[in-house]
Amino acid sequence: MIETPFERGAPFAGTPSSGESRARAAATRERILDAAERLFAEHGFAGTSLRDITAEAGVNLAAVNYHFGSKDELFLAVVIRRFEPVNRRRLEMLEQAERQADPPRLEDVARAFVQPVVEARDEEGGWSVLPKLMARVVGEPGGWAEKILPLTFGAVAARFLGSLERALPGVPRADLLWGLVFSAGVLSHYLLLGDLIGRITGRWMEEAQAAETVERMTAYITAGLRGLAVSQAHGGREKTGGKRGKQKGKKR
Amino acid sequence: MIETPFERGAPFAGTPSSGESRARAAATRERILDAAERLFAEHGFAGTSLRDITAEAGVNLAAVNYHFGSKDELFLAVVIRRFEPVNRRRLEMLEQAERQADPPRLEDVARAFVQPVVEARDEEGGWSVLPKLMARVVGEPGGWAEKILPLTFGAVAARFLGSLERALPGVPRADLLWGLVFSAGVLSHYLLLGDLIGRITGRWMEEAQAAETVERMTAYITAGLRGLAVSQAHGGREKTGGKRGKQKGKKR
DNA sequence: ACAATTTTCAAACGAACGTATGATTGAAGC
DNA sequence: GCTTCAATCATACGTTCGTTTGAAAATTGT
Repeated sequence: MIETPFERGAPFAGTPSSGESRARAAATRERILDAAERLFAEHGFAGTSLRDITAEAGVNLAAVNYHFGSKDELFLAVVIRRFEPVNRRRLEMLEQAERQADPPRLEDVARAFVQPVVEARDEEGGWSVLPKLMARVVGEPGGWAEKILPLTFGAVAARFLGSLERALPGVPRADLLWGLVFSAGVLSHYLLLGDLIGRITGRWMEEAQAAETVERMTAYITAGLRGLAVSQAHGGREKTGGKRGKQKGKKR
Repeated sequence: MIETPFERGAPFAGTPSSGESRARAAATRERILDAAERLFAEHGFAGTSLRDITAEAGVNLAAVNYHFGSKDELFLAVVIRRFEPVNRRRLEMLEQAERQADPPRLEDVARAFVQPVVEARDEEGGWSVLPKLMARVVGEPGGWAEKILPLTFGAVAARFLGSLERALPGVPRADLLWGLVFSAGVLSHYLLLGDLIGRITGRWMEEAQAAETVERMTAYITAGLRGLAVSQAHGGREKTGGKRGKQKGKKR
């Protein structure tokens, strides 16, 4: 049996069919993953302890090591479990945008990027903590972004870049990459600060407002990408192969 | 003598003039603040221990409690010490933009927002970790954003909103606030991911590229704000006073 | 020179951490 | 029914954490 890098106890094709024991194990794993997702979204990786997670999941502390191997592998499992469907939905919307127009309309590309995250739901249909978790991953210290983003976003980024190239012909790919990073920044900041800003402005996240928010971000991102494209057409070309500046501080 | 909330040992007006002892204490505080800034920027609040900081500063572990009171107060001191001059520079550039045109040009407002952060330097004139620290603060779990942003950014935000109102007349203030949040997101993501993306695209941060980056972000933000303004002029008005959706997970 | 104060130091405390382990319980296989 | 295996449990380990404390050193004030 081949073990995935993060679900050690999980049975696979070729093992005996599931019985009560395996159903129980699967239920334990789900509870751990659900609790970990909520707590990692709220408190980050270092701010969440395994005791917090297992207390909220109602399972034994050692269950994390039994099923996932380590805290690191649990975190990775949480992220991959939940990012994958959102990114799949992103690609579906992108493909729909590409079928509807050639090249695709920039606002449709932007909406494909934004909407599946803003409208992510948990399994009961309620608001998910997933957007906050996704937003937080980028800021996690300790090299998590470098490990997770290529894994969970690399292929998606490549597809979006392809669409942007067709929607904004002549713009260098590096600029489009920056445009995608800026767009991700718009989304992330909204997800991290949406609650705080919502309380300040007296507006709360509701389903109706989710749609408005998607449109608001889509408008900003679409115009921003066009503005970037125009400015790069008028401005000087970028230099290549520069040396990196010195960085201080040690890696943990 | 009135103690500030974070520098307990610091002498103030009315105390005896500085002597060697106080110069030594001031040097100790600076070393702690410098080391803490680098480590908090790289590893975040929870991922940085006091032992890390005091080892890098070359001081005794207890010095943190003696001079700052606690780890929380040290973090707050680091943030306020370094954000304030950057925000002051932002306001200077904003005032210059307002003097040059009435209403101010949107790209000048955007540049005033972005440039002081991107071009922040440490005291030796080298690249600062300050941008990364500023970017990271928003993502810090544990209520840091709610505590820090009003303190370090509230007045600055109000001034920028005022300029945006004049540069984009007729746009509701709440939309301008979202626009500012999106703009901050563009900046933050660049600061957090700039190294990673730079390595991917083969371009590194150099001074020449800092200026290009400022222009690139300025172009994106300027166009994005206009796009947002236009879309709100065409789209439906926002509802007010909606109920907040349910949120899961407990506060730590 | 001495007392008082400030600053720094080494060490310790209680709490919490992630990981590991042997024991126990429950389920599967014969 | 018994053996084997999987899953869960209580407990413990070594390490690390932030904070505190009494002692020592340095500085200031008289």
